[in-house]
Formats: sequence, C-alpha cells, structure tokens
Amino acid sequence: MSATIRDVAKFCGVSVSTVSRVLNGYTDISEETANKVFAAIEKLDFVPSNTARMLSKNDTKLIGLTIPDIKDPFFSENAAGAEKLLQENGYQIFYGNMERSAEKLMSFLQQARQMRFDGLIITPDEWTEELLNMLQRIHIPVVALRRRPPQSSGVPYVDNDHYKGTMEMMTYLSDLGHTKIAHIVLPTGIGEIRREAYRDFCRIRGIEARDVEIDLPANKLDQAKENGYRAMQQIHTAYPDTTAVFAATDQLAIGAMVYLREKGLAVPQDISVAGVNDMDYASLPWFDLTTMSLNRMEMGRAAAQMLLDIIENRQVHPENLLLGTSIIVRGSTIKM
Amino acid sequence: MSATIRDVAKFCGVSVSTVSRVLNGYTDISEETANKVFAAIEKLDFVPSNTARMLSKNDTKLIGLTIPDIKDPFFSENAAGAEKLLQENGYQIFYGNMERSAEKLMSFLQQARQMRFDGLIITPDEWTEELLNMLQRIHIPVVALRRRPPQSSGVPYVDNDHYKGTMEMMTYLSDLGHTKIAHIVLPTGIGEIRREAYRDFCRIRGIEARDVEIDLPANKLDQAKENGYRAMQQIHTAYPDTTAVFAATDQLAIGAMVYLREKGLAVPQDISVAGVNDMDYASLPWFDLTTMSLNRMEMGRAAAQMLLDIIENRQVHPENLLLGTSIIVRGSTIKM
DNA sequence: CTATCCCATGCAATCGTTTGCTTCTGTCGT
DNA sequence: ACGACAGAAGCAAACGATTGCATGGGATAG
Repeated sequence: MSATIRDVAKFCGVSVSTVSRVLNGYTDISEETANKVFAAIEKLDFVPSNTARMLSKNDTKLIGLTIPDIKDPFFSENAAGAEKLLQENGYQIFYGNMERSAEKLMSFLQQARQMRFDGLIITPDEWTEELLNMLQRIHIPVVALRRRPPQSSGVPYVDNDHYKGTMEMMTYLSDLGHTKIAHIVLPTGIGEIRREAYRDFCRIRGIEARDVEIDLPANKLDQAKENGYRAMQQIHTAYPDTTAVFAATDQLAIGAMVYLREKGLAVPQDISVAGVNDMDYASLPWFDLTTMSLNRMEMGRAAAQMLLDIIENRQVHPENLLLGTSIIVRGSTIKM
Repeated sequence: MSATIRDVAKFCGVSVSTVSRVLNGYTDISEETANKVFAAIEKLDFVPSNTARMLSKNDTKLIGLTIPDIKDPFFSENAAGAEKLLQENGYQIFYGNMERSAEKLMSFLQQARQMRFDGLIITPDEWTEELLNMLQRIHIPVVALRRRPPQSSGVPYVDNDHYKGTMEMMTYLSDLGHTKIAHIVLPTGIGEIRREAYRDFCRIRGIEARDVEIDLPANKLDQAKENGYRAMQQIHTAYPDTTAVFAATDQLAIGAMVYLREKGLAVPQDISVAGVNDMDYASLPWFDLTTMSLNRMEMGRAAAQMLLDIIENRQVHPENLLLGTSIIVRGSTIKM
C-alpha cells in the first residue's frame, strides 16, 4: 500500500536506520543525507506508521478518557481542558463514551489494556468493587475526575470543592437575609457532599435543614427538569414558608422555577432560586440564574497534569486536588 | 512488562501459532489444547497487544470522527449515532475535537494517516482546496457529515434535507395565515440552502422575502444568542409589520425572543417565532419553541453505514443521503 | 607515520502478533 | 499392508518501525 521506511531507504541508497534517525531528528546525520532523505519522503509521500512505532517503542502516547454522557456539555468541557494539555505534551486522547453504563466502562478499560494506553482519566458514575479490581489489573496509571474514589484505592482524583462551594452559596443566601433555605439534593456522591455541607451550615447557623432528595436513577440524569419540578413541589408542600432554594444543578433549578411560576409564585420576589454549573442558558433573561460555577476546563487540565506527573515519574502518588468554585450572582436571588 | 503470546505458548508447551489460533477462534484446534491455552491466559493475565495485531493484520479497525465543536451537543449526538453502529461492526471510534479550527482538522487528518485509520467521518466547517488535497493524499475512505462537499470531490455525504425542511416550515407558517415572514440566515453552506428555499417559497407564494444574515464568523457560533437579538432588531426596524420569524437555529430564535420581549412584543400573540434543532431547552415553558427538528443520531448512524459500505467494498461510490426533518409545533407560533 | 578518536552510517535484533506452509500422527478404504 | 487423507500443531516469514552496537574513513595528535 503506502510507502514504508524501507522504500525510502532504498530510494536514496541509505540504510533504514539512517532514515529512521532523520525522522526522529537525530543530530549525527550529515546535512546532505538528511536532505536526500527528506526529498525521498516527499517524493514517495511516505508517512511513518504509528502502529509500527508504537510496537517498537513499546509505548503508545495514548491516553484514554471516559465521558460519562456525551450529551452533557459539562463533560465535554472537562475533556477539552484535558486534551489541550495532553496534546501539548505529545499525547493523543482516546475518548470513550460511557452513556452512563458501568458495563461500557468495563469494556472500555479492557480496550484500554489491549490498546496499551499510557494513562487513563476516568469519571465513573460509581466506584464498584468490580471497577477497582479492573483498575488494579490493568496496570495503567489512572486519575479520577469528579467522583471521589475510595481512600484505600490509592487512585488520585480531581474535583471541585463542593463542600466549600456549598458553604459559600449558603453563606451568600444567608447574608441576603434568608433563613428558610431548602436544598434539592442529587443522589450521587457529589450530591452527598453538598448535602453534608448544607446540613453543617444549617446546624452552625441554627436554621432548619430542609433538604429533599430527588429520585432519579444515575443513568437518567437528563430528566433533571422534571425532577426539579417535583422536588420543588415537595418542598412547597412540606415547607410552604421557604424563601430560598438551592438546587444541586441548574437544570433542577430551572425545573423548580417552572413549578413556582406555574403556581403563581414570582422568582425572585417570592422565592429566590440558585443552581450549580452555570450552564450556558443560565444567563438567559427568563432564568437569569444565580449559580455556583465549577471550573470545567480547569478540572480536565488539572487531571491531565496529574496524570502526566505520574506517567513521567515526576510524582508517584500525587495529592488529591479540590478546585475552588465561584458564585455568579444574577437576578434569581434577592434580599429577603 | 505484560505477558506476551510467547509466554503463554511456553507456559503450556505449545507453539505461538497455536495460541494465536485459539485467540482468534479457529476451529482446527483440539478442545484439550484450547482449554490448556485458556487456562494459561487466565493464569498469566495475558491480554493480546492491539498494537501488534494492527501491525500484523495491516488494519486498525479505527475510524476517525471529527467533532467541530465539543461544546455543541448537536455534534455529540451525531457522534453517538455513529459510534453505536461502528462498534457493532467491530470498529473503534477515534474522536478529534476541532474547536472550529481548520488547522486542527488538517493535523487530525495527518494523524489519521499516521495512525492508519480505516475510515473517516468528517464535518468540516468549510471545504477548502487544502482540505480536498489532503483527503486526496491520505487514501482513507471518507464520508462527510452536514457540510456538502464540492460535487467534483467525489466525497459522499449525509445531511438533513434543509431545503425540504425549510419549505415545510414555511408552508406551516403560511398555512397559519402569515404572509409577512422574516428569516434569520446563518452564514454557512447550510444557511445558504435554507435561504434559497426561503426565497423560492416566497417567490412561489408571491410574498416578500425578508431575510437578514447575521454576521458571526464560523468560529464564533456560540455567540448565536446575541446575534439573534441583533438580527431581530434589524428585522423589526426594516420590516415593522412582520408577523412571523423563522430563525436558522434555536439559539438565534431565543435571541430574537429576548429582543421582542424587551420591546414589549408578545410571542406568539404579536409575532410568531420558530427555530431549528429542537435543542433540549426549546421545550421549556418560557421558550416553548416551535422548531424544525433534525435527525441527530440518525445522521451519525447513516454516515457510519455509508462508510462501512465503502470500507467493506459493498459500495464503492454511495449516493449522497438527505434525511427528512420534522416540524415540532409548540406554543411560539400561532394563527394570524 | 601511526595510534586515537569522532563522525556518519550500516547491520541486525527486537517489539508482539498473524498466517501460509510444512510436518507429524493416526485412521480409513481397498 | 499401504497409500491417501484429514486433523492438529509447529516453523518461520512477514508487518514497519527503533536502537544498541559495529564499522569505515578522515582528521587530529603525538
């Protein structure tokens, strides 16, 4: 098919190793030879086979990165952040779309091993025994994103500091004068951390905790709006005097707003609403949503950096990293 | 490092080729030997090297797929559609995030060649000479998605039938009694097709064409909302009696709605608004947007099917494919 | 003038599979 | 009893690079 390094060598009457050295920019080659080789490469339209190179060098410069749900732009931005840094360091990213399926994750990891990836950045929906075993077996450096692995696993991870962020949001709402603040909880590990922060805050300030958990399975997070609606309904029924709601995602917040407006309650005049994520439509007039913004790109970048440190042996066992969040104040929250 | 096929062979006292045949499910192997081999594989935790296999078989089962903009969920769904079919056929997808950069596309194609991809599905922002030359050179089967390649290039493509879809939407609006219908044009190839359909429709029905083109560069399509706002402003100034607007994307439509409401005009009572894409927030109460829905998943799937047909020589030169669209009627459009 | 060293290049093993051919053994038909 | 045949397994040559080591020749030093 395509020309090989041998063809190039033959074409300009040098040995294969010489061509290889030219290709890899070795300096102990006479300029004359180098030029001949370049000319031949051009002429024969030769492109070195990555496959052969991988085999020969026994490393692939390939990093596997899982995307839990390709439809969720959040993850895409994580990925974009990681990609940039890795490419700068000569690595290619191999994406795996998990569609929220643990099974797909397993098969991706199996693939990773067959393909001899140099590293992995994963965002599992759940840390199961099976997953930990698999990671153990494949002998590929791995860092986790957004889902805290069990301490004992030794898998380093990068996430936003949801505890601190929640505290900040609650402080913000509290400083506005709100004392009856509800919280819509996401039934995930992260959700639990935020709930914990929420409850701690309530305890410290001596206000009532009003958290309601939505019952959406982890693989159906796209029904978030409906769930926000239902959660708001519950809150409204159980705690009619609530003046502020902190929802665990913007989508939940929007669902809540839909409910409130349906009931003739004005946001923010009657009740303040805040979310998490700063999705791109959060800034639209109707929503104008106050939200806790996560560092999407930066997370990916940080995870990639961590992985590179491990792969290139700069750091065998890096510290976990919790990135700061920030609160974006818009019109959906208002002074009591 | 990892165990090789040789280790397995040695371990159970057979030849390398025997192990290979077991691995590949050949039938001319005694059951006894096969079992021994399986046991050894298990014991040694052997995983065959894909790299070596690729080199040896001279094919990679890798398909490159470009994503113009990872933040746009539209493309993600294209990808998801393609992925499913390809995986069913034993291919892996290698994604490339182009970030709307022609340069990145070129370097991805170069990569594709080095990696010896078996096929490519690309969605270029523009069909440049440079791009066509590159495709010519790399000798990899390719199909295009969503951007019509020049006829002469011979690159087959899959897209929605924007002409027909636009006609349908215009017919719908017209049937509602609207005769003063404006159109917000996207400055892309697809935009041009829709504009053409729009103008043809106006000519046929004998109504005035009121199309305004937005001036957003192709790499800044995320500013669509601002542009929709400005376009609506232009329309409102130039044609104050307009009663319906068909915007080329949902985001533009939303930008238009923002403008209208700011000016105290009610949608749909004063003016009907329709978009294209059925983005997930189009169905939210405030927007409740009538829209032309494109077949996101199906497009990816169809492109993948076409590519497989070429790769596996079932069809050397497939016909281009235009998928049907459908109009989703919601509350943003109303009878005159 | 020769011993030494360096520069540029070639040789050949290696990476881990696949696969066409050969070889061996035992069975069956005649 | 013997050749033909088939089933099961092995040999060794690919696949297309990389790289440690060997080698040749010219320049330099003593």
